[in-house]
Amino acid sequence: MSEKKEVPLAAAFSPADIEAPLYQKWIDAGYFKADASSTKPPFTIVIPPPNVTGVLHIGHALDHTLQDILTRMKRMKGFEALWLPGMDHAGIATQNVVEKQLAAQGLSRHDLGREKFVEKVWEWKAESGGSILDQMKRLGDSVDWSREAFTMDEGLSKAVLTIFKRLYDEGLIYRAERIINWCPRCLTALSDIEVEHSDDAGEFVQVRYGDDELSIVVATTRAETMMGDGAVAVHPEDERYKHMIGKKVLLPLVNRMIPIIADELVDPEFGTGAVKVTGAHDPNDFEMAMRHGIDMPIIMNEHAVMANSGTRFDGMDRFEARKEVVEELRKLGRIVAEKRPYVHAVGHCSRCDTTVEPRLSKQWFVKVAPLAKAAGDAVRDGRVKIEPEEMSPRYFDWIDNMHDWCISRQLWWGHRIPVYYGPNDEVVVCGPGEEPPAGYVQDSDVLDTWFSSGLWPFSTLGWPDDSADLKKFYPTSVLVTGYDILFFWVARMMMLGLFAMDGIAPFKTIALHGLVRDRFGKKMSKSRGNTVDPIEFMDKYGSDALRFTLARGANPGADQALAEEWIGGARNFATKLWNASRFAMMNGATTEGALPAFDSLGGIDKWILTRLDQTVTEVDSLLEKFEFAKACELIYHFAWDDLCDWYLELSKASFAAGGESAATSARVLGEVLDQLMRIMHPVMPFITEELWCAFTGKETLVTAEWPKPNSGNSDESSIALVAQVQNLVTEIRRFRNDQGIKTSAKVAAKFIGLDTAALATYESALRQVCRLEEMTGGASARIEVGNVTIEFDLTGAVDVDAERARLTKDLATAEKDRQTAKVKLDNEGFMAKAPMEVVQEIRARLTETTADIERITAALAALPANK
RNA sequence: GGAUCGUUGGCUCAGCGGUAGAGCACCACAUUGACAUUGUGGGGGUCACUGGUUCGAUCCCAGUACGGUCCA
Repeated sequence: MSEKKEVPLAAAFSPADIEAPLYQKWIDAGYFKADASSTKPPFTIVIPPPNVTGVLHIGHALDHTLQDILTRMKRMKGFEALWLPGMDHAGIATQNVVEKQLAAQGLSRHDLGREKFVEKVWEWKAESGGSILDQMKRLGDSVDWSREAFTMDEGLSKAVLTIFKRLYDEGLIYRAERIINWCPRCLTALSDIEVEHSDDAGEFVQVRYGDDELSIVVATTRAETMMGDGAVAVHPEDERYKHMIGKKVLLPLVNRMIPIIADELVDPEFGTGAVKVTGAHDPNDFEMAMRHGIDMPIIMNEHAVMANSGTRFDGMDRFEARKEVVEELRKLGRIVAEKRPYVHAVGHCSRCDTTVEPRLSKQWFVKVAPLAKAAGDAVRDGRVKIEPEEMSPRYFDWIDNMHDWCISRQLWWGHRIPVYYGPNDEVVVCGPGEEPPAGYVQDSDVLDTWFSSGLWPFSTLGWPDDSADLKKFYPTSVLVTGYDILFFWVARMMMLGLFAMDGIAPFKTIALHGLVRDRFGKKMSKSRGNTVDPIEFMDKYGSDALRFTLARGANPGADQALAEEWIGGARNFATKLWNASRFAMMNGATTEGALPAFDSLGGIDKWILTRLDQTVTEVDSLLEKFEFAKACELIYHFAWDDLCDWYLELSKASFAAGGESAATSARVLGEVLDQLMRIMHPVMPFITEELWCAFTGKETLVTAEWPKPNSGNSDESSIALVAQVQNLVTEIRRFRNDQGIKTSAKVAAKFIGLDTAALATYESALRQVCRLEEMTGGASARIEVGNVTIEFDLTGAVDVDAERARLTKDLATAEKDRQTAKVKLDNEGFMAKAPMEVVQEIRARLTETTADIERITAALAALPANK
């Protein structure tokens, strides 16, 4: 018997005890710091910057886990790996938070004034911003903290000024009076994507415009805006209205005469086929009004309160005014029809959910056409790949039809627009370090947050300076993010990156993942009450368990469901690894010394090394393809099934025997464990580091070498051999189970035919695993598995009924299988057209099942006919 | 309304032209010195429907139904 060794691992795995110290160790050692002067090839990921106001939610946990897997793998593969962390200043969100605090003291930002308010926001950031950064440490993110960036940092602000000026100088930024999305609560313009559409219950009324002379019925969901009408529009080919085109009609309530115009935009099928044209308060109407030179009176103020309409409705909120206007029209007998509720899509502010008000105002825009064209082409001609590819139509669909981008925001927190106005409306744009002429006044607006985050992949690397980081790490290797911000962020980085970096796209690959949903696949939301807290999960099950669960669910571009028990399952997996490692170490598993020559090894050792090589090879290739779920699945089954359930069990006899065979097993087991820990490390960094260091005595797995695929230690025949052993074991266990023999009970048994099956060497392993001892007496039962017969001496009576049931079931299976094979072979078409290999396979199946049936039938007949 | 994805065991998802897989859940048995956060054995699916292509379809094609997502 070999000696059991002392093991420096706690008897039970406790993630909480190891994780924080390990992260500290990694930071202290500087493993995550990237070196721009290194000669290694670069691998770069920039983190999608979380909002400075944010806390780590489950979506971040997924996003970060995937990025960390790639970064850690590449680091082990010998790349100069840089994962760059940072945060976004999140204009509206952050301003809202601070304004709320002020409101609690009865103050508004105007009480403080711009400068003081911005100071206050910085204070808030210093005190309570960025709590997500500490949470990232819990998760194990191997980011380079020395390069942490913030979109409002000096360097990044310089990038913003630089790009603004360049775009302006090339005519790609302009100022214009347009209809924009306006949030009456945030009091700022919003870009298209900051507006979320949802089906709301509104109303749909048909109103008779005109007098006795000429009248027309218009349909609208927004009666309150009628005081701002400049015309009524109909389709030019609409026979009902053709004769009215060009005439004027009376606008009720304000008693103004407005023209009836013809425009293709009007859908004759919709409503009455006649619509009111309110240029200042509707984007479609704005287009028509522009085309026809129609007046666009503005009849609401920035709070969406009626103003300057010259009616009694002035001073009313828009929704109140809607009711009042309709009521008034009803009194006047002008309501022809009404539908209530009328469900239609209404835009809401993505920040505060207030109903967005289209508003005519002067704003700054980016002319996107040339930028979007370049961004589309980069993907079209393959310079940038979108993974999974199925997602690219969405990208094209959007970027090829993009509207000009409204970038001015009426906020105080953000990059102030670097435009200065002279006394006679002269316009000067100042780049970094430039001063406007005396007396010029800066535009009071700030830039859309996405304007600065669009520069993220290069502004964080030092652009516009020609920095060492920029040279080494740009373009970034892969962008990992949820498909939900493909438009918000990814498209903007593509546009600005290609523009700023002379046509070099900011990343080579865009790897998209999905959203985390609840256990039933439903979207998580506060209102549904089905949100989860990743921190709580890490507390309960450990970070590795959370990471493994998320990675295991991550199929490219697809959403994933998540339930707490599944994280528990991943924790169990970690525990399994812990215990397996303890067992291995007790038995002297080692990485010391050369691995014995592969050809000199026994079948089981060859088998586990072959399986290891297959697993390493496939996991490597899957991770390179962003197939995280599949890679994790392979790791899980190799570790649990192949290694723990079979190799360790089959090796116990060898360890027990001691001597040379134990030494060989110990070395092979050491090799398998070593390599397994390496391929698992990117997914479960904490436990693998803890186990591997304890086991090898080395310093760290973080920078250890990634296993080589296709090691050459591979023998296909060992797979078939162990499959035979497994089949034998399973059948014996099944027999024992059916006979009601306790797992722990030793049974006397004799193998017949192991020689011919070339399994004689494994008899002791088989006996160990199946708990069989030498049989001295006569046999009372027997089973046949392939060419091998096992005889048992059951001390008690054999349960003949159970045995008959088992055989009957086997017979039924064999007969069914034989039948399907026979049907195929009797089919002339099949015989004539199916490929040779397939026909042979089916023939073999027929032969096999026929033999099985004979054998089982004989066994059944041999059973004593009791009762 | 347009686009797009999906519909596989109780739940969540893989598979995608040659006898249906996983995790969890379920049933039975078991505390054998790595592990009850466990082990062993087991049950459970006409792969939404209807047509078509094929020797053969869960897989390819067309249509239908239902569901999701994005855009309007």
